[in-house]
Amino acid sequence: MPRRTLDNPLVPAVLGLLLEQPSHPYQMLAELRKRSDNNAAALNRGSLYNVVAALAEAGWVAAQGQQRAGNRPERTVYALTPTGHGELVRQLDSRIRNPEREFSRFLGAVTYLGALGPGGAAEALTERAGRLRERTAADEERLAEALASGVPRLHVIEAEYALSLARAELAWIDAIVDDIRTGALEWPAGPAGSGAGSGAGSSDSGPAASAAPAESGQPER
Amino acid sequence: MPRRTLDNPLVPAVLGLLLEQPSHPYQMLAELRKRSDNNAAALNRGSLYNVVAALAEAGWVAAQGQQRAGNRPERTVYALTPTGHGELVRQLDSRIRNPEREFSRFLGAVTYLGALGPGGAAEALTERAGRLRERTAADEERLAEALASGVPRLHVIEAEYALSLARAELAWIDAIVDDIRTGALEWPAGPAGSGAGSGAGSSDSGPAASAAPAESGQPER
DNA sequence: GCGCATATAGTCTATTTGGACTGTTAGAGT
DNA sequence: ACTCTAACAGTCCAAATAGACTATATGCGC
Repeated sequence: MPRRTLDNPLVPAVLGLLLEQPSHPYQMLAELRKRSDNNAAALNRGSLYNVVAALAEAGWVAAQGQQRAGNRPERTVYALTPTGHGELVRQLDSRIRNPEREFSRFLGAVTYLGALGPGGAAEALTERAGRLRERTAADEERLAEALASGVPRLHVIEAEYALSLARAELAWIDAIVDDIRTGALEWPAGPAGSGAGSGAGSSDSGPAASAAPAESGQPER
Repeated sequence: MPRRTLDNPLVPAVLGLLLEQPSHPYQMLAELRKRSDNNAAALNRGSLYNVVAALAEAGWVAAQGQQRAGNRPERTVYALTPTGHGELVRQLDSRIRNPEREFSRFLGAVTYLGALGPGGAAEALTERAGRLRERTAADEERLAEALASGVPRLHVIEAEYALSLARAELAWIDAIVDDIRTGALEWPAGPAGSGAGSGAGSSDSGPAASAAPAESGQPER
């Protein structure tokens, strides 16, 4: 029994999909998964059903009744209500108007970049740049293909946006790596800003500091 | 009784703080709040205590015993263990190396920009740009002041990074607004890519479509 | 024609989160 | 000296999430 999850990254995505055509949750999931890769929000079954239920409770979407095809488990098909359409517009508008501070794992990590030491930091950043460059190139290609095949540009602007940011990140990383290598970015030793080297971690050392920096392949999870 | 929240935006932040000096949760909270404004992660009491407990259970941090100053409620002071230091390095390294797709509310909204109609979209984007520009200018100033007052650049790179991205976003928004105004960005009518105007929302209309786009001041929450 | 892998659809529950609630104490105002 | 407020420090619980689990139905290989 959900209550009101009406502020949630999935909400605009669900409403947006229903704007195109009525659908049942499982189908939305599949559709969103397919479009994903930069699209919105981490996707999860439980969450989706939850959100849809909340949306239905709030009257933003309405069940159009059960269907059963072939004879799979019953699927409840939902459609956008006028209220829902209004709310979608309201939410989109609001989310666009107010820039919110967004936090990324990368931003969180960069904050403590110092702990890696100049060598370790440069190395890790360089690897990120490499991977990012590959991914970005692939995304660019996909975008170009989509446009070439007649998809209207409006329907892929989110990809354009993501690409812009990715390029900016790349440029930034390259610049920082350069500054580390040339010494333009100084590396104050030890923990805080205080010069006193109170503890752990020999003042800097070459590449990786103490503990081996993981298998550096997969994410840590 | 927490289990293992060891992958969590707060984790690097907490470990990073303890790298500077031992501290108790409430203090970390205050410190993180102060540094916030672009720093890492949404901050919340419950979550923080939870994370610290998990960290302690895992042996990444260790309680240094109770203290009571003046005579406030007891505060348990935690310090980073060698294991914790190693894990911090490992996590930072991993988060930097692997670029992950990050989802922002803005990205999610832009995906369905079409629903606002060209007028509504241009207007909303313009307002965002304005606010973003203000905020960015303020951030730039703060950054400059910090550097001028002797804070080592390494300790404010996350601000540099955030600024780079903000500037890129601004440039993108400006370009898109332009393309909308000049008509370079075409606006296919109706729901999906299908030309058929099946339903709600008169094909475009001026500024805001149906329902009034909120009090457009505060976030919707 | 029979079993097995996979796709379909959904439910259920253990972690996590956010934020309300509790209680203390130092300091400001009167 | 006495009350009142704001800062301090934490606990606790309802709401939300992620993802494991259930169950049927195709369709493929053998």
